[in-house]
Amino acid sequence: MRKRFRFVISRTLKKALMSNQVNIRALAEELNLSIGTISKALNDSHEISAKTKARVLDLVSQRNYIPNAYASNLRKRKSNTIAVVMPDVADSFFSVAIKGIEQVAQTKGYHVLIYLTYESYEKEQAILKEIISGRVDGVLVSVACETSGLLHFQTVKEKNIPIVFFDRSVDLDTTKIVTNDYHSSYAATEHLIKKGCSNIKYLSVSSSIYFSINNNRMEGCRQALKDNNLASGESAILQCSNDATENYHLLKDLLSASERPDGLILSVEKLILPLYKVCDELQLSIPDTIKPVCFTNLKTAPILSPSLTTIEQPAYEIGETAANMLFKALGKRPVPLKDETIQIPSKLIIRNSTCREAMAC
Amino acid sequence: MRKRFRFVISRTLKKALMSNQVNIRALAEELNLSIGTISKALNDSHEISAKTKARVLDLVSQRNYIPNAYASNLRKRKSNTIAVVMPDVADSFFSVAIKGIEQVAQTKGYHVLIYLTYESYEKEQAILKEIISGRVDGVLVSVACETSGLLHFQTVKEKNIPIVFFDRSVDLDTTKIVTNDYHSSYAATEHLIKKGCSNIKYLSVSSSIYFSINNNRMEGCRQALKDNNLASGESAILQCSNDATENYHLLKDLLSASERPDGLILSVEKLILPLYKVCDELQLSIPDTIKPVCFTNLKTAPILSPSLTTIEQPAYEIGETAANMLFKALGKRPVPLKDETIQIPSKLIIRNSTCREAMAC
DNA sequence: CTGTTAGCGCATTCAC
DNA sequence: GTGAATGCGCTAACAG
Repeated sequence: MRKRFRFVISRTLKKALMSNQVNIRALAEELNLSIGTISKALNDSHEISAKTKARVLDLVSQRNYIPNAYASNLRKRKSNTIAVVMPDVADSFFSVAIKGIEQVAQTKGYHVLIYLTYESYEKEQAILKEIISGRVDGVLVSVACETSGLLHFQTVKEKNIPIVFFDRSVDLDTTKIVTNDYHSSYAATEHLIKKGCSNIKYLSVSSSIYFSINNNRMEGCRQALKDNNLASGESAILQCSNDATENYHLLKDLLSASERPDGLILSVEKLILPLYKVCDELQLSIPDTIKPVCFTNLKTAPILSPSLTTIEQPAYEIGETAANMLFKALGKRPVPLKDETIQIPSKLIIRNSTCREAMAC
Repeated sequence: MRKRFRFVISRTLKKALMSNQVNIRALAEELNLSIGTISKALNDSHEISAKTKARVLDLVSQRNYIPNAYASNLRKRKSNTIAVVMPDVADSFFSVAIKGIEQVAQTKGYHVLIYLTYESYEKEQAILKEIISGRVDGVLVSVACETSGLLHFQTVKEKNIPIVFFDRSVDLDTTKIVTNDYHSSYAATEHLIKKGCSNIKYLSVSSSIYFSINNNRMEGCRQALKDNNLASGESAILQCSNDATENYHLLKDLLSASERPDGLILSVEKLILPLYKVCDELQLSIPDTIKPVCFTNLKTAPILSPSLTTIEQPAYEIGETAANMLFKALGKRPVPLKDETIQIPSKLIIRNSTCREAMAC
């Protein structure tokens, strides 16, 4: 007769059984096989006979058995989980980006933990600290506005947890996925020039993390102006703030002036609302009198104005690419993350129609 | 001299050390304390002296040590993680809802796994199967459109994993968090009547999961019409489709007819675009000729039209409440989830301004 | 107050 | 082809 002393029911096991938790041990007992055999059968090891595998899989589906992820992760030193750390999600860009990430993760059999920093440096630090608990195999980060250091990222790297930045990054030696802000801004400016604009203004915003992004966009605009022999100095830049009301006044002054611009590059989408308000009040027609181009991902932009030209960031592709790069670094032949910046092109969407286009909302 | 045989360095440990992983054992060795003592110190047990705790915490912060989450989860049979299963996230409602969820989870010290079903029944089943791997302590679900069964949810319940539905639910004995569609639709209809509308139409959509939601909205509208002695039969309903172009034609017919409606209840936000297109083409003024009220969470709705009255679902509150209910069921004194449906009121936002309101975008 | 012991559920190495 | 033994890193019950 078979030895059965291993199967003396302990208190904890009893508790487990009561809470309906099937474990590998219960299966082994029921099939009169050893735990090791079940494990191998489940992992489709070649050293288990087809017959035994079938028996095991049968019971597994009968009992709705799923191996305990934590036990397995602990043993294998791999969690099949990644973390996504981002400032927010109630925002078109990030919600689409996470969709791209989730999609890739799903096909690769990975789980996605989501953490929001709400633009706070402290929260970001706290989150990254949690991350080195072995909970995840890798991290995707879009840096918070308030972040002013990179030690917390460094620590993660030192623990050998691959980290990839998307959209907003810091100066860490790893892979970053961004948009080609310079080029799209250049293209947008040229588009305005071709449309006949001769007095183009770039509406800038300032914020530490947006520094390089805004800078690239600004430089693209400037270079295009320069290449076309238009004023490209400080006069071509209007520094906006983070406050909508303040921006409203800035724009009102700008558009009430005698030398009113005829073309605008809006560096962020929050400038749309004040602009439209001012244009309404001053009875300025868009796009007849003022032609704006806006960096935005608002799905409703075309409704807003059937002629608002936009530069749409490839949010989905950025998420997708970031995830793919990370998974390369997590493969069974891990490819170390190079210190490179991958640019995904934005789309300049020119809208001239005078009637609203029918499109899924 | 202290016994040290327990600290013979094994191959795996060596590997661990090489990959920069500090574990509780290394700390114990370094401080000449037992593993148990370290563990207790870390968990701030009252049976450890302040001095020892300080020594431990010192070394911990020096080494950047974070306890391995999986080992801890395995032992404690608790993961401090919840899963959120939803159809999509690149959508205003769900992205705001997840924000509410994440916010609550963060304050309670929980981690959030996110899974998207893309409205697919199979994906939803596969995801819920993964969920019973012990990976999470509880689940929040918003059901996919294509879902036509509830066995996969039942299985989760049977494994004693609490499950709370938000927004879209199925007939399972558990807590559901929804909006008061009936009442807000009733209120919206009454609003239109007060504004002088006498020919109100409800623009309906059909889809299995939306059945009850759409039904509630429709009934609310009908009852309001009835209570005000207006036609509330089939003639008050226009059945729309999922196709934007088709809806465009339906609306064009509707608004070209001699008995043109003067008030509309749009049951979903994707009807806005065709409506605006048709109104543009037919030169019908909103809100002078046609007064629409739309169920939507588009942040850009007020830009779209400064006079579009909307019914905004309390996405954040729904997420927040769902998470709170779940965490109650996960507390140390678990409160079993009652079979109840909690309604969070929508907001009817009436916009009459003729100029665009300045607001943060 | 601190140490020892015994697992959590699973995967893997080595016997047989 | 299968089984026994060991341990992943940590917690908890008990002993001293």
